[in-house]
Amino acid sequence: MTNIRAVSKLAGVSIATVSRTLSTPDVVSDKTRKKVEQAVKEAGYKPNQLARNFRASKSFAIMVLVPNIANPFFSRVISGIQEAAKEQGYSVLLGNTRGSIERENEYAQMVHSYQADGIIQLSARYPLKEIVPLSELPLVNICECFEYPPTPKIELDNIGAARAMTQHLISHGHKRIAVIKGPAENTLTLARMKGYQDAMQDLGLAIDDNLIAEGDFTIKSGFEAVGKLLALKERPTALFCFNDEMAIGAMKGAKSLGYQVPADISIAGFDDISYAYYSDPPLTTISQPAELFGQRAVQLLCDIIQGEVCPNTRSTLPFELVLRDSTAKIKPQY
Amino acid sequence: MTNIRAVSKLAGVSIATVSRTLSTPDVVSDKTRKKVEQAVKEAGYKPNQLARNFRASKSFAIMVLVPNIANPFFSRVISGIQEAAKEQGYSVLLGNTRGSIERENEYAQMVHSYQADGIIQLSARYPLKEIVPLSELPLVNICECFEYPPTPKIELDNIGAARAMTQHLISHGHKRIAVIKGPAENTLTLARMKGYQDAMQDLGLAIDDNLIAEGDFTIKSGFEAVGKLLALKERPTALFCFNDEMAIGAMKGAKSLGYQVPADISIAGFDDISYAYYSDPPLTTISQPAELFGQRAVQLLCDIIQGEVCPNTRSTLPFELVLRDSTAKIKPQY
DNA sequence: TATCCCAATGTAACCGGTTACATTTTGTTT
DNA sequence: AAACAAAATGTAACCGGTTACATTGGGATA
Repeated sequence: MTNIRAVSKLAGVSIATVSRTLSTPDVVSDKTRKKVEQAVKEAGYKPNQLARNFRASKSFAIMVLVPNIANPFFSRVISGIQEAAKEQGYSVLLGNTRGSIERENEYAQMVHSYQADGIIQLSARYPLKEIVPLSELPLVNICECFEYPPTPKIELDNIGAARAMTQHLISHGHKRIAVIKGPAENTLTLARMKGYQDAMQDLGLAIDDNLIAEGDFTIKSGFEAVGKLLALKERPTALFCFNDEMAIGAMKGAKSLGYQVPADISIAGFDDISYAYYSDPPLTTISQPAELFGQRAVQLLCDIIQGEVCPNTRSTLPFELVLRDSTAKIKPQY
Repeated sequence: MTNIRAVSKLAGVSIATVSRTLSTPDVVSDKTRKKVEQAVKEAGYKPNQLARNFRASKSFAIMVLVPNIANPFFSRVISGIQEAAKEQGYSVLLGNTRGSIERENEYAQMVHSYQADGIIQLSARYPLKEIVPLSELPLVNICECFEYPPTPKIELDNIGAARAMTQHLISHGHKRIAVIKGPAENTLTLARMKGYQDAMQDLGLAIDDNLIAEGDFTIKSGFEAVGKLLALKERPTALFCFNDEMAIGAMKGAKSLGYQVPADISIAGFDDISYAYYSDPPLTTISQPAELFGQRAVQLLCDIIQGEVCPNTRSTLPFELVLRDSTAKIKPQY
């Protein structure tokens, strides 16, 4: 095992000089630098990052808490996180929590044992049992955010996006617009419901509670929910699902019940996952800048780790309404 | 910052005793153990893992090299890895390589700077420029495997699976069975082609090179390839795609050209991703034990890290043929 | 040539644990 | 009570870097 002492011996200098050559080469004379570099090469020396990190009391790692990496939207966010982290010299530790509070807590604790320098939480829950100050738990909350305790967060304009989608459907003549939302208390559900309600009320349309179904963001729940909605006496002519998975499930459900999309019912999603474009018909949806979420989160987290005070920063990223073939003008009633 | 010395002072014992209480409690007397535990609680002491790891020259982290985390099959594998790693006291470092040799190399180097104890490679490429012995680069190669240098690997029975799928199609009367394979030199492509060819030859069917199209495992490539196949004078009656994404793309392509699935053409995939069940029609495919891949890989890697000699182990995991509605008996020709 | 200054380099403490070895305490046997 | 073994605990070195501070060396200036 070649360590810094071996290199220093080989180069005929002190270990301090070797260290300086590697971390602050400009304070070393040209002659010495060359000697050291030669010795480093000769010895095949790679600094022990474990020792460096230990000395610096930093792990240079970011813990990413994600409910489910299999979710295609989350994987894009993580991809963005990794890319940005690499640029900043950080590595990415995976914390696939599968929604478990215990797992979240365990992974978050790793900051306290110096295994991670900070956390990016993709879920609307503070991941520790006790609330500790930001300086003790550098944390950035993105995508799906909690309000208390106040924490730097990056969100989509969910209200605006849901309003835009609802307006799109209304503009195509739809009045009975159903919704498959997420779990009732979910923050995404609440924001998107508000956008839906705002749009409906703005345009003087009544909100029929029978048209609001609850899903859990899985394909299956969309499949099941659409069945109930289409069994209503007064059927909806449009359906806004709060994510693409549920929309894909709903589309399949509607088709299997003999309805045509969009002729009989328009269906819209949210997220613009890659399957949205390839569904049959291609899904109208809201596109989110997933990779950008990751990049911004890393930037913000690095600031916090460096001790910059940005408590309770909240930024909002823009959405894009992606119109495809799963939504259309309402069928004229004869 | 409470360290072990603070705790030892509080408990009125030496730091060695504190250390022993935490790592080998059985060699400490009951009375002392209680004193120390009390002090630990009182001080809110959490051992500094950075220091432990440094002392042990181990990071207790596994680097996972994956070409693309957004791939739903890979995310299931990673999920399995994480679960097993957690049990063994390892954390998971993400190495999303996006197919770049440089990135693979960079991430793999982290083993040499002690930032990871070993690597799980999900891609068929040795990730370092120079070949080093297993003891210097504990590596397990899974799912998509390379032959040289010899390395412990865990694979699916790709040949058998492709043979089974081909036999399934043949048994339904298909003779002109097209394939959308992956990139030509890809090891999965080669193995699955072999299974396809074996089955065809076993049953005395000719292999028409015109029916072999090349894709790159993306939805888009499946969409494009199916167009060419259906433009042939002698059209295939069945199509075996080497993954589900391409099958989903092909299905969309076939439908958009006016063909019905499976009435006009049977389409099969490989992997059984969650969208396979919800495609229209549901996709016949091969199911792989993705999480099991991850678990086995972690187990094997831990053995290697612990210095157990298992060079060139090769294990094969079983597949399952999942029959759904995208494949059917050949349409009788009038 | 003596003096001073600054750049270059060296020495050694330090980070927070683990553990080999030394020492003390406890318990057992005669 | 003495002698001894075994168990419990303490002391201090060590892991491999970084960095404060000390020292050296060379050039500029008087």
